[in-house]
Amino acid sequence: MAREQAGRRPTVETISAEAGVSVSTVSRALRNDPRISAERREAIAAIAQRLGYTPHANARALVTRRTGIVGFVTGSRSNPFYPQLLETLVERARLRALRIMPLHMSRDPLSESSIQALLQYQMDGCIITSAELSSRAADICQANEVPLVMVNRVPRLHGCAVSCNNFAGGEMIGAFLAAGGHRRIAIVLGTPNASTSSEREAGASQAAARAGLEILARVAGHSTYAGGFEAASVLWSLPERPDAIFCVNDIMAFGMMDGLRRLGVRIPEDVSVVGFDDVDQASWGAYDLTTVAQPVGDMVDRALDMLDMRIRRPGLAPEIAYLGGLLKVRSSARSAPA
Amino acid sequence: MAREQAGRRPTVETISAEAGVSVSTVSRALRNDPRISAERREAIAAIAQRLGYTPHANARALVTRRTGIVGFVTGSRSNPFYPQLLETLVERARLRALRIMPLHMSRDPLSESSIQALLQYQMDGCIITSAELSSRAADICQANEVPLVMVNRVPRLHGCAVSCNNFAGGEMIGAFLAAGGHRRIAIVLGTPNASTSSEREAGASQAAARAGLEILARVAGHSTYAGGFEAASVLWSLPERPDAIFCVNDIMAFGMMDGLRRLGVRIPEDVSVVGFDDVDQASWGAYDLTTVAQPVGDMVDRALDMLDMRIRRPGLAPEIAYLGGLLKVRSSARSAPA
DNA sequence: TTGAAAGCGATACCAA
DNA sequence: TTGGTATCGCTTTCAA
Repeated sequence: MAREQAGRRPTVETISAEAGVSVSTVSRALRNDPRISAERREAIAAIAQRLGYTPHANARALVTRRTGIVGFVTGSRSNPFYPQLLETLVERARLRALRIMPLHMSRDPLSESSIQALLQYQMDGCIITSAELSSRAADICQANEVPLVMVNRVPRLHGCAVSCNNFAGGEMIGAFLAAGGHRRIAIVLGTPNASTSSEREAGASQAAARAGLEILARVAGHSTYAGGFEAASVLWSLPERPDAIFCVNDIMAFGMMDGLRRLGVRIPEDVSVVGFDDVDQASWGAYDLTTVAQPVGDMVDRALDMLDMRIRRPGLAPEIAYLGGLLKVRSSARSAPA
Repeated sequence: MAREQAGRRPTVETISAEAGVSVSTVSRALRNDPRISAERREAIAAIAQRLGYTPHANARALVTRRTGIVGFVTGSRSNPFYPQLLETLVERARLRALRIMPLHMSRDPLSESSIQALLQYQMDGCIITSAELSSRAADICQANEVPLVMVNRVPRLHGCAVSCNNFAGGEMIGAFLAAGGHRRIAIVLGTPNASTSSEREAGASQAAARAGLEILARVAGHSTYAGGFEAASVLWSLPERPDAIFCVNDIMAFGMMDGLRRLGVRIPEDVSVVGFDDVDQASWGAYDLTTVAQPVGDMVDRALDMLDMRIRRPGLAPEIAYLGGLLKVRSSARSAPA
């Protein structure tokens, strides 16, 4: 029975009283249940509109067991790729009536409270895109049957994943550098054990090998600006200097370019530098970085597709998608003469 | 009565059955209600632990009318200040058992569905930090009595706000440039009507005036990289060229520097460039930008304080806090000889 | 200190 | 097509 609650938001009950129908009917009408006659539905919609009614997601979630919330675990914004991914995700999710809740956004270890939130808020699914943090969160998801999609990360055992075709992207880079007449290619690796890093490196190495080139050196860059910056000194003090440097992601390439210039090295005259990701800064004048653009929009849509399907049909077999990247030729690397 | 639900997460009822006490007791024990005896509480905690119990936030929210969710409205990541703010916010909020839900993260107009989400999910509060979007969201919050704090934005009528002391920061910049012997200062403005932009500009102008200088020119930069880049040509084709350029935020300063260099202008030999924000890229080698660092961590904490208090005590009077910024002297501008 | 029971706001089953 | 009612998981009076 409806106790009149002053100053509270209207509920289905408020509407049902107003319309002189049951709450079931109101609920159905509001969700466009075909069983409700058109005129009644319109009448109810009008009342809802007039009252400024908005359904309470919590109450609904309690019975439907669907919250419409998707958790998101990511690395720090110090790699601009992550904010770009998040921004795209929030926007694309909205179009599917899904909301993103960032659980973690830093290099710190995943805190227990972040994990708890995933369960407490009964999130419908989770998207993970940080190499370091994935295992822990993945375990929790699996144990609690929360659909999970990894982005830019190969699932450990089984699970869903969407990723740029890193190997193919690496190959593009390798082939591009070889075609540009480079003979001494060095590679700066990212986060240790990250699949993105090793796949891109493998692709580039293979393409180089195909052109009869061996990789001159492989050094660590830790997927940070500082790592790339420091790698510059390391590579430039090698007995044989590289004529091309492939940083497996853009953020390291920026550090590399700044590090090299600090040493007086000219880019691309003395050495070509290429990256991977095509974040915003790659097209900035200071870098104008040749790189491989990840198809972020498509990746996000694909990830949401996978998630959506598994939210609807739990237990669906895991699936992995590789989406092709696009080589962006800019001025940080010498190209083959046209 | 507890119907045995296979494969479902344990609830207070599961625990109550296991412990042989009522659900009320379980609920109280789990929340450390002092009325429950220590031994009983421990026993219940142990069972909860063993069962892997986690409270359902939705169910709890339904009765307590508190969700622990704070909405966040922000501009696009193309200004790196926003991701930095978000990252800090997520982390600091976690420490207070609050979760952040991004409602909007782009330059697009605020969509109706984003607004709806604020109400549907019964968010406890909202933090807004985009100049363009604030009015709309602020109205909704006010109408629905959702506590709101604006960050880096002066509230229109009344409302809470936390902001860097933009005027003082602008003054630091103006004084610094004057002390460095600059005589012809130009200012690149950001988003039209944004308080941050006009306050910083006013501060710098005033400090310049105090040093007997008039601002040479004021041009639009739209708070984007491209805007800064284009402003470079505008300023450099002025009959009298500036010897210092203050971009009211870093993102425009990056565009400015790249634009100037494109024109063959040397920084800081030909012209000094300074910014405001101290985003990550400001310390990158390519820019090494002199700027004012916003105290992001403190700002976020302060904003959460304000929100927290108003969630607890609705109707608390609005409050505004200005936090001091810190001048970061780097090499993009000539300094006064020591 | 503990328990029984009434909600919170919505959905969904079962009848009519 | 519609209504009555149980239910989702938890908190919170009100009694004991």
